[in-house]
Amino acid sequence: MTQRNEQQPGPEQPQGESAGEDGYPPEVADFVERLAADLTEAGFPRMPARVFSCLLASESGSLSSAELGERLLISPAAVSGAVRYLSQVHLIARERQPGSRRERYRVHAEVWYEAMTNRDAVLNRWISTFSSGVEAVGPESPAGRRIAESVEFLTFMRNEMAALMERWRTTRRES
Amino acid sequence: MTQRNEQQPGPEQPQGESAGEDGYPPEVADFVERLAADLTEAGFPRMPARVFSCLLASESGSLSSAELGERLLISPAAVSGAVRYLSQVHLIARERQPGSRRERYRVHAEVWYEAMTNRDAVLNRWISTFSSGVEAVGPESPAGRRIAESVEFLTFMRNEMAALMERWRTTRRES
DNA sequence: CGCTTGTTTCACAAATTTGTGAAGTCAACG
DNA sequence: CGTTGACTTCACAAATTTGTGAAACAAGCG
Repeated sequence: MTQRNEQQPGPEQPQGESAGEDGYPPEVADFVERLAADLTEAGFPRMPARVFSCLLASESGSLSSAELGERLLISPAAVSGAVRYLSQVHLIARERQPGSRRERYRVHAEVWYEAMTNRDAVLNRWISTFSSGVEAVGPESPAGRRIAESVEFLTFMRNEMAALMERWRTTRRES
Repeated sequence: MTQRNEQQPGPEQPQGESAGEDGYPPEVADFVERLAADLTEAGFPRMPARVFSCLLASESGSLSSAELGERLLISPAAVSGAVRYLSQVHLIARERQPGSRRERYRVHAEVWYEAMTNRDAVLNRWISTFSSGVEAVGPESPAGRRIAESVEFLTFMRNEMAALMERWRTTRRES
């Protein structure tokens, strides 16, 4: 049987999306699923990964809940859960068009910058945990020195990453 | 200062093994669990996270399967699964002492360097996936440009991280 | 050689996670 | 104001993951 994706032939045309977007060709779907698989393997929850990938591969970078459900063949509830997760970790923004009930979800223009900023919060938490560990085992013990080195490494990383992201940003801007 | 190592002390049999095993005070157990929780939250499987944390907090940086089970109150099977995972991702090394059946699991001396090297492999995979995505959506489309930028970012990161790790290593060595 | 002990494997039970249908909520439109 | 349609929440079913006991396996030791 033909594996064409179900295009809901509703009376309302999905507007807001550029004209070429109406299709969702299999190659794109393949890419979306492959990327989602990579992300999932890295510890990302499945549905958020799929939704994120789908948004990234969309023309305008933003889709409505209905469009997402249509492309990914998932229920509105699944979309809802996924977008809630994604906006909590600041990977997407929700935007409401004034005269419409349709909410649109958009990948942040500087996704990577955002993602890295999130990591920064995690890093700080780890630094705190490791620091408490140094005290717990005693700073003068071998374990204490080992854990203290971890604190140093993480601090190093946090600082360098901040610098790195700044560098990326300016490089981007001038291109 | 007879801070006894995790070394098997002799023919004595550990009876009534509990969390309060000497050489493993509650503060340390707390740290281990807290760190494991942080790692788990970051997508790390639970048992590997606990085992890794426990090794990191141990005096010698290496423990036997029995010792791990004792400290973490888990079955040999759970230890086995966790250490297999950890050695697959190159976070620990297994070492066999010549005259003993006891295998010891050791956190790599340069854990962080190792961890980052792993990330490098993941990065490459992502770069490959994103690259295929550019073709899938068409390089000239907005989506194509968005995904191409991701490829650039990931490549940037891969290169910079390599440089960064080298810098960390030399900084370490000279201290 | 076989016993003894530490480790791995296997099958299964428990717990957690995932995704769905259906009811509920809210706001734009007639 | 009531209707309508888009999104959310809730309770539950399915699927996956986790960890265990028990049996199998291997290697030192008597």
